[in-house]
Amino acid sequence: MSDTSIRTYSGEQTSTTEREEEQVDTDVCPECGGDVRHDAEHGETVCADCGLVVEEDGIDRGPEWRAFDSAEKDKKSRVGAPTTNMMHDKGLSTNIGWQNKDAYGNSLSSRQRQKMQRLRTWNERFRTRDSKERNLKQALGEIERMSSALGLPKEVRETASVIYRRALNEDLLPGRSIEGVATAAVYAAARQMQTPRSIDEVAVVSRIDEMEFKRTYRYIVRELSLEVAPADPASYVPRFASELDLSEEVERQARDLLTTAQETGVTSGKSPVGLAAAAIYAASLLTNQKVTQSAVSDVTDVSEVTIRNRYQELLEATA
DNA sequence: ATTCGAGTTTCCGCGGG
DNA sequence: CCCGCGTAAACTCGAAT
Repeated sequence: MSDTSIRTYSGEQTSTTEREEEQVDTDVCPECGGDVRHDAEHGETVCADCGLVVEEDGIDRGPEWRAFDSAEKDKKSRVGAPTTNMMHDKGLSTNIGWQNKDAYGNSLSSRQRQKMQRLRTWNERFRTRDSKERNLKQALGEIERMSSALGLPKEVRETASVIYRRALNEDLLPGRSIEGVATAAVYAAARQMQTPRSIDEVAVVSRIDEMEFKRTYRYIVRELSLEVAPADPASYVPRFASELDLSEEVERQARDLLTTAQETGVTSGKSPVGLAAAAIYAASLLTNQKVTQSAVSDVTDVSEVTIRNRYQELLEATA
């Protein structure tokens, strides 16, 4: 195996030991072949593929010094996403001509032709990888923006990054907008992390329209066969309760209503958000801290009608 | 690819504080 | 008038020939 020659693309180190070290250092994830990426934009290390590896491997986010080193690097190399994109492009996108001629126009020997073929292959690999990198960078920015707008915890952002990364690796992006997939990733991640946001809430902070968002979300879930369980209505309760300035008691009451309702099976097939909204309303009545249906409707984005229908059912289930 | 069913929303109308 | 309530028609989404 003396294909040290293919390393000529970078023109630097050619010793075998250097190469091995580089293998480790370029952060190619053994699991999915994707590369691990340190995003220093917000001072945190987002390792998309390592997120997956964590499951089997425990913690493997890479040593501190590497994150730091990368942070330094990033800080230096960019001041905004566009600049980074430019730099990436400028630095790496090179094309190797298809003609098997050397600089003088002479034909190459067959051995050299083979070598050139290898070079083209590798060059192409790096080039496309780089385009994906740029794509990812922008997407991560979007994910970050939406997550913080929605007040989602850090784990959600990481999960969303993992999802996006997977979508990218499986070539799910062509024909779909980065925004759309990023939005879908955030939504899915929020649900997986038990801190769901309703479709409407996510749609508000997204730059794409709701219809495309839903379409993309379904597509992503199907293609990546993501396991995203139906949201637990109770997980909406605390947030809604606090937005309505309701007491702990109401919150607890709402939970009770939901659990008993779930036991009697009346909740199946109903939208979790609607149930949560109804539970809040019903609980507010039971505890004599009434809020109006329209108030609940406002903060939950559930129509008053649905609240009416559900809360009756909830009360029946308790009786 | 169209149609069907369940859930949900929109719209409107009614009565009571 | 606003709040709660009910209804019918329209819409959305996922499933099934």
